[in-house]
Amino acid sequence: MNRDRATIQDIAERAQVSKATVSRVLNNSSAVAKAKRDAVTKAIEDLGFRPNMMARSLAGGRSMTIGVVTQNIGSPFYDAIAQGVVSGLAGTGYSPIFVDGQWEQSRESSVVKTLLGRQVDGLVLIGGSVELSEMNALRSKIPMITAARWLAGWDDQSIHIDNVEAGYQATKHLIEFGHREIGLIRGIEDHTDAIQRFEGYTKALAEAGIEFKPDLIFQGDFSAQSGVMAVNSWLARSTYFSAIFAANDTVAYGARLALHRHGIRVPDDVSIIGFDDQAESAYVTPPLTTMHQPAAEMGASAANAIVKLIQGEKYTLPKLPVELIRRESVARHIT
Amino acid sequence: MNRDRATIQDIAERAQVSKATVSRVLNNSSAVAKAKRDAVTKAIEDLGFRPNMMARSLAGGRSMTIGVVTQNIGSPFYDAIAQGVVSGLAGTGYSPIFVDGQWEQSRESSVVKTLLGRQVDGLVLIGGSVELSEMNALRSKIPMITAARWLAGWDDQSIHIDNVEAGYQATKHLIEFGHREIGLIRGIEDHTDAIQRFEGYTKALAEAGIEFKPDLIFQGDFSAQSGVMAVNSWLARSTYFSAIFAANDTVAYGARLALHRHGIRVPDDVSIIGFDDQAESAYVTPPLTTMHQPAAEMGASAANAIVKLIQGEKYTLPKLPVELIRRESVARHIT
DNA sequence: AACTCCCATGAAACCGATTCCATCGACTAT
DNA sequence: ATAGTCGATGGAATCGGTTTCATGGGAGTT
Repeated sequence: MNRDRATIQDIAERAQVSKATVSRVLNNSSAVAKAKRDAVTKAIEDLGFRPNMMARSLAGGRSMTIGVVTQNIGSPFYDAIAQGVVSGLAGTGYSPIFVDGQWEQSRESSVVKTLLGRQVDGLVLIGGSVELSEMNALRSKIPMITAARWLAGWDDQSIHIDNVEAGYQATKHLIEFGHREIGLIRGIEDHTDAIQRFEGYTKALAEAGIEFKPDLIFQGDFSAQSGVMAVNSWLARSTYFSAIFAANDTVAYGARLALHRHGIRVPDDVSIIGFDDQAESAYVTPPLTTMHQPAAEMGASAANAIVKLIQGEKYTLPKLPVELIRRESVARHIT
Repeated sequence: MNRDRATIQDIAERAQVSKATVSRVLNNSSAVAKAKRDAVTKAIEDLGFRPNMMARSLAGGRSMTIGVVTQNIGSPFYDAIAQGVVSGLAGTGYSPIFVDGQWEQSRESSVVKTLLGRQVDGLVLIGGSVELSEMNALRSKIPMITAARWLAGWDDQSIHIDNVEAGYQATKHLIEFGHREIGLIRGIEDHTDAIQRFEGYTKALAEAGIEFKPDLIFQGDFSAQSGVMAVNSWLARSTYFSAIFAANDTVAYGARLALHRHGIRVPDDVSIIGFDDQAESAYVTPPLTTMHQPAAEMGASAANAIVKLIQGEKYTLPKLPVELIRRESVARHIT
């Protein structure tokens, strides 16, 4: 079907040089006389030659691919990071190959193995739940960078925001607007991000001298549905709250809808703050106040870092800021 | 760094057989005596051997990868299809490698070339704007399937919904609810989907004996912002409308927000119907009535088809239905 | 003019698999 | 008993590149 492609041998013959020389001009790996170089270039042009990546990888020991493990293609936040990786890799010669961990740890380990079999030169893990010990074992075998996940001892190979600080800021914003009964809808139970944001929440409360009330904590799972369940649960138990800090924007949408169902207005009666600043948040009603995560930048930085890491060059992982985006879902609490 | 992996040679030695035999048990390509087969299996187990994909591809002429070209990782509808492809490919032995066309035709052609250099065994194009002539040329070189794009003469390699019918149904739904002045926010100007949905719109209008008013057509670009611009534009020119048919859900969000800004209620004053049924649509306020596209199924079918196509087997592309999802953004028009 | 030294170049080995082909032994048919 | 088959097996070629190594010639030095 596609058995018509020119090989390096064809180029060599046409340009009257050896395969070795063709390889040299291809990789610019050693000096080649201008006349020959031009001849080779022309032959490549004429025959529309493009090197076979497989052969190249096999011989060179490099595959020029980066394995990118994401949790779920279609998850807004992780997608944004993935897109950052794509654009960060553009022009580097490396191509990403994406695999989907489907939020399952076992699946994630297995796709990583697949990737290794494909001889990827490096790995970028977005989020993920592979255990630290496994990660550490992996680290010695292949260059890797994790994004949006905090791991002990991985400071120079992990790019992430300060979730404690972000949780603190979000909560503080609500407090500054006069709220004292702030419902928190948590993310997946043992998810580091969720734990750290919760920590920021309690810290802000403590700092403001507000009593921590366990009733105001709802254990969710990052889904919109968990947002509606949270609100319904509080309402059913008559737990009073004037504001909600949602695990992410999707959860906030769910909460907002549940409030709407009960005739509770946002932000007049209850304020909501989300997390992630996903694209839709600027267009929902009311536009959602949220903590913006620089997802695309994270992805791009991860891409940049993995390439440098592979090439053994120095790199620095930028300290990425999370920013409070004030829109219209948070209002001053009327006492 | 990872120069410790076992090769087929190591297995052969350990199992006291030849490389050829190892390859045979690996691929189950020809009978091998049970004793030897067991010895090989054990050796593979012991050494944790996993075949080098690159070498395999080079020798076998197959790379076991499918190139997937998407328009933009992070676009809800295309992502859903991509995810369908991922799950459809799971367990087939083929892995997807995604590239991003960034909505640019030139970029798209170039990434396809990259993919070809990587010896992908097949191509799945999601959406896209590569010209028909180029597509036809490509078709003879490599197995390919397109998803969510209609192309003349591609009936057996293209999986898509009937956009004319979908546009017709959406409009008809509005008409049945008593609406006669229906604003249409179009997608990208020369996008086939947009053109066909528009055709469905005019068809429904004609059938109901409603006059077509050019003023009610707004040329958008599938973005939320184009939704707000449409509404603002109609309002500024005092164009009367009681319902809106948005190019997709994202556009609908924008339109809904713009209406909100003007104090116009949805669906009490104006009804809105979207397209795609993206995940958030069930949770916005009010939940959005929309045309559901079976995106994941499209992706899975495309995956299934490309594998069969590569293996030269028969396959059928299912006729996928688009379904009206009645939620709460459409109400009866009060005259 | 003689002698290094270096640089451009091609031949050949190699990367890790698959696969063609020849061989060998056992089994069946005559 | 002998020729003919057939299944299991190993040797070697092959896929399309990269890289090592040896070599020949030209420039530079004295």
